[in-house]
Amino acid sequence: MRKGVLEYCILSILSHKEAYASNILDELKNANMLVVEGTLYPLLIRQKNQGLLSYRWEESTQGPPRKYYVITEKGRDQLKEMDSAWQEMVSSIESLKKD
Amino acid sequence: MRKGVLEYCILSILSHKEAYASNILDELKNANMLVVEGTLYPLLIRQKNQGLLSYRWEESTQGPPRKYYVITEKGRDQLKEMDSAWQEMVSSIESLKKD
DNA sequence: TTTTGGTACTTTGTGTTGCAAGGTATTAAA
DNA sequence: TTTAATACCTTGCAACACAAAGTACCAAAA
Repeated sequence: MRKGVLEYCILSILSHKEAYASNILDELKNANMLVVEGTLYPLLIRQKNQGLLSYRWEESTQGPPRKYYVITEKGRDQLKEMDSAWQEMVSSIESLKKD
Repeated sequence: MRKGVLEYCILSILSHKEAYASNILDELKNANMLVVEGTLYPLLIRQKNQGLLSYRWEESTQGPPRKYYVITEKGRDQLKEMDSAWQEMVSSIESLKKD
């Protein structure tokens, strides 16, 4: 059911702050949108390849270095479009339920 | 973006009235959820195979007979679950946007 | 009677998405 | 030096949405 909404969630999360994969997984979990690693990593790579995200490496005191993802200007534009698309879809469903 | 929501839309539409493919396409179009035949027909067949829908043939004065789809009890149960799932997802997105 | 056009249903092939499962690499502690 | 924790990545699969093409029915026009 949530298919196609994950991209939107990732951009929303990263519009607030930079984060690495585990951060993002936690945020999604808190929002009741459970996702697994095997879903998230390819998705981040895809969005990076589309120019929506960039990243930087950061050392960690508790293990291997972390890849912090950062939303780009293009990503913010896309997010705005997705905000509209999402609102439209919510309205569409409402209108269907109303009949 | 709307991927995975179509099943929900179909069940919602058919919970109000029986309909054949063109009716459903029109309703989706009115709700701004444009879908094409190649998407709808396999979807209806899938839902019928899952026992969520049944259908009956009805003669038409204006062409070939029409396959009127009808939601089943199982379909109504599924619809209830999808109502909850949908509301949850809307809340999830809201909570993500709020931070 | 044959052809044409409109309506309706179906199938095939393609790209994308989400996931399970397994793999690689770094670090620190046992 | 082995183990455990953390972090990132890849592979193979099934489901989904779509474009495109195909099949079938019917009625009216040629």
